Amino acid sequence: MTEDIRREEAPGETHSGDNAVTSGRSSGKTGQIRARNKARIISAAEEVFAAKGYAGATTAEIATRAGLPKANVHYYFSTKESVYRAVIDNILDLWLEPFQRITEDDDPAEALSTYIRTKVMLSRDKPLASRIYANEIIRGAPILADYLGTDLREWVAEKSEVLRKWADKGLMDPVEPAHLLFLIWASTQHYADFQVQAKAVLHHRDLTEEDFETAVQTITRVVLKGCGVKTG
Amino acid sequence: MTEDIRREEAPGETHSGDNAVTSGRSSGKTGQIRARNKARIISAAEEVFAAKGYAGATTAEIATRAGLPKANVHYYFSTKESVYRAVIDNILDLWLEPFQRITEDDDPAEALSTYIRTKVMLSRDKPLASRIYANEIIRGAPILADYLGTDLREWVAEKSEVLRKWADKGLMDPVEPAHLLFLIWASTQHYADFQVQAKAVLHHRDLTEEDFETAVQTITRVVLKGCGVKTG
DNA sequence: TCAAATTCTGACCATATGGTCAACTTTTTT
DNA sequence: AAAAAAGTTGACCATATGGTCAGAATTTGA
Repeated sequence: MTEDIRREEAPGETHSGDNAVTSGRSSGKTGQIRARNKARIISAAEEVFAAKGYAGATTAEIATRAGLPKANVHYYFSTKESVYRAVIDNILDLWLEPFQRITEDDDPAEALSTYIRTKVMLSRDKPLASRIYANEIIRGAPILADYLGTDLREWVAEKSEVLRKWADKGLMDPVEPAHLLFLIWASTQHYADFQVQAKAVLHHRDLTEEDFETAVQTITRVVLKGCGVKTG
Repeated sequence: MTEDIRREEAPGETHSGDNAVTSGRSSGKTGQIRARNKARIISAAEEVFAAKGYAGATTAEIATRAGLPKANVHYYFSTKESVYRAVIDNILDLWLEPFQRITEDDDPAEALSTYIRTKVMLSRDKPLASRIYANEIIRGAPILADYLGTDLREWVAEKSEVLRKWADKGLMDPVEPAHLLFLIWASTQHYADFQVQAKAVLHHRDLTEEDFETAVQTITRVVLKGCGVKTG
């Protein structure tokens, strides 16, 4: 947005993005009302942002889902955007953590299999997070532009180096690392983002545990065999 | 939306969804104003819906992009939703056409390679269409539920049969057909939908012809080798 | 117990938005 | 040429929405 004239922050709210659920008066006992309500608001916001997108989500609906009056939501989060940023912050931690500790000394077959499985199960367990992320990227990443150009870019550079080293050792084919990661992200997140399409095509019912397991098996076998990954 | 009390339609507008650009008075000469304006509105709407999503798109912005007053947009399309449906109708034709004429008599290596290439180049040439479709699915496919449960479901059933026959003939591994199609759709559409992420990770510049070509090569090799596709 | 701090919230506000309408202009048809 | 049809559009309307505020209620700490 244009020139951002800062307005008075909601209690516990900072511009640094540190909208952690707990802050305010020190001590374990205090701040519990705040912590509980912020958690409820964020949880409700996740549902609404995932289902309606940023523009389609209303603070009234978020409040209703949180079981609070709208003015109370604004008491904790100064703007709709600050609620959204808090939601997005929670999501990013989920995104880089898998595959984070992978090194060239790991077995590629095991590392890639585990990564794919973890990503598919994240789609199963956290479909809302995936959809919110997808919505954010599709609309041009207005909030996440910095993150993409720094944290994510560095993360991909690091993991690309690991993939290259595996190829150098003859443990897998020299496939373009970044494009391989795109393929893994896209195919695994598909089960969250395009879930309504997958269920229509498969059997008109909610995806089952077996569906997700088949997804893991299919993606894993295509990627491992497709990349000529040697099993240890 | 709830009980849909039909309102008077805009000229040339029908409930059947047939909002083709040309209609009205017969003859080549008449209706040219209508055809031109509807095309401009649809083109402008594609840009706005792709960038902002359904809820974030405004009829005022669509009108501005089309170079027309807002009331004129409503002259041709009774509601924002009818503009959206016209846009979506255009997109669906793009979606099933590739791979449409594939049969078990085709060479799987060639058929799959061509399909993947066509899909990646659709992402390159029609990213807006892909993003609008993705937005629609992610928000639960309110407009496309019927299409998913009929046309798309049947299309996948047909192509799954072809993939099974190839496997029966030993031309490829017996991979779960629908899940393989999900993998191909997800990984190829990724270059349109998550384009801002891909460019941030790759080189902070618009994706180049080489990027798309690398995408084709990577996805094709992983899929063909990963599925044990025999080349003719 | 009481003061201070925090939380709560109904009412309100300014702006945005989808859509309508009447009157005018232009185009097409008779 | 004139009537009919189509196209145009500024002004307007009703509703939706993000956000504010003052006062009350509750909680916390001294």
